[in-house]
Amino acid sequence: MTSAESAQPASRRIADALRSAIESGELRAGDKLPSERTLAEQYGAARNTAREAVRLLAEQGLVVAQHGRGVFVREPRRLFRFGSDRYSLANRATGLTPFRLEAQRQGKVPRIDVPSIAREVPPRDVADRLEVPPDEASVVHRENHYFADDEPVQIVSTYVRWDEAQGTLLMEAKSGPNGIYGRLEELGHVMTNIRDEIIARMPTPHEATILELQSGIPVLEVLHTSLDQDGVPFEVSRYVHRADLTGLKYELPVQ
Amino acid sequence: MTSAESAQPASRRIADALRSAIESGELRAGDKLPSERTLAEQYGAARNTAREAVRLLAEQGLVVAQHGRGVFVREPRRLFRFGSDRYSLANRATGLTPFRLEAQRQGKVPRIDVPSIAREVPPRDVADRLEVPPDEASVVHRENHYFADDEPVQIVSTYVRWDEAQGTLLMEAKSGPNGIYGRLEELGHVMTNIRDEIIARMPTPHEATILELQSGIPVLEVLHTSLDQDGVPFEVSRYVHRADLTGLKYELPVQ
DNA sequence: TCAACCCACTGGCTTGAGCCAGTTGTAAGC
DNA sequence: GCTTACAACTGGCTCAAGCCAGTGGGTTGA
Repeated sequence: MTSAESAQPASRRIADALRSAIESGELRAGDKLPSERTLAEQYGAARNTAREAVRLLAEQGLVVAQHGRGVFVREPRRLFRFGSDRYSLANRATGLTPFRLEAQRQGKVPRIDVPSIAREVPPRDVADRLEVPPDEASVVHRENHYFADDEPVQIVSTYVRWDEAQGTLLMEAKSGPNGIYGRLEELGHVMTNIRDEIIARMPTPHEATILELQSGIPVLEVLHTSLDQDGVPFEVSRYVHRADLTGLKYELPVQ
Repeated sequence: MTSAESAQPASRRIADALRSAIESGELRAGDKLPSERTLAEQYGAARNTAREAVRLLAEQGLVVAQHGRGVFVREPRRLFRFGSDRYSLANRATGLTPFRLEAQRQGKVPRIDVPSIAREVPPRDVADRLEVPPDEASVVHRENHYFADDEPVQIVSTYVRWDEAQGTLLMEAKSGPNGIYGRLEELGHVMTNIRDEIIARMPTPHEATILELQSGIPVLEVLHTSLDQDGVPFEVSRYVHRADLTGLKYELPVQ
């Protein structure tokens, strides 16, 4: 044992061995790893140490543990891509919302839950972008959960101005033809420019529950602002995507 | 103890208690958590159980452990924003590369390491986008590490065609005025459109080392393609960003 | 034939113990 | 006043043991 190798903790050495087995193709997607007890024996370590090694790999998103069954190399998942053309007027002609359109393209069955629609005090970042007061119930918050083939894909919180939404279909789960953008257009807001601000982070426990996220999978958070023909922001949405199922794509001219 | 509460493992209960202490402001950014041994005593659990609770929070990116010092609530970091205007010709006039420009805007000192420039066989995804053969050494790969105030921010792998780069400054660390885009323009490629494909994932151990990433911080991976006036892809770059320091912003018209 | 049951396997969680390795303040010695 | 040394903290890592809870194959019995 060289000093460089022994400098590493045993759990790390076991994890590295498994990682290279996966990367070399010795263990393939869907394959079952040796059980914790077997690994412990193989490497002359305690079960907790082998367990720690597996946890490291799970944290890196390489493997998934299934209670009672075993630990499996994660299958690379087909990505649900969201292109910057998802808001384009051409797509609007289909009468489908961006999510339904993308689901259809990929041959998946979309489902949209609307757990709540309520007048609320906006979060700070939303208030800033929608240009409404941050300290009063100035917005309507529509929370949607999106599923593809009954698998949760994203959580979307949409915010529009309360004074505009009041008494319209924007307060209803079924918002009418072309969804909320149809209603907002009737209110005089033609979507002309969009601004998407993107970060990645680990999910909150609440998000992990809704999105059925296993350990080692981050979320992509997109804070979207729609601007109308006068440059007025009229809708802000926060998209929280499962990062293992979702990718974003932006195509744009260089001015 | 209600059945709902007792259904949760002890480590989870401790973690939840700490999480709500943080969210309620009882524990603020930079504050030190009770030590593992103290937590164990407070909650009547073994040290390993308290330790597991802290690990859960670290995995969620809420806290950072420092050997010998304690566990601290993570400070929200100022984001290094990369806007979609980073490639714009207006910025080109400054003679600075996008990274140097963004660093300057935020009053940080940029540093760029160029650990390697070499002719290589391209990765599959790069070959597809650059429209070069995936099975021969058809590209030049420039690997750069970017630092702001000596803190690593991103790893960038840039790929250009070998037959174009051969014998030019594209093979050198110092690629001349306006960086590689200046040279590529001399080769007849005016950047006209860009395509950015974005995913989030956990870092590989190698990336975690270079980017000095602690547990619970994902990376943002951007696969960027530059298209010239004829729609020909002439450069592909893979950006691997620290997600705790980096955000992306895209502003575009809806066509 | 089929359902019910059981048992051996899997990971999930906790305990309590011990040693190591950074960090930091304090006391001792120069 | 300064440096050195120590001691008391911190987290890092491992061990051995035990019990629980899902899973799935095989056996048993109707």
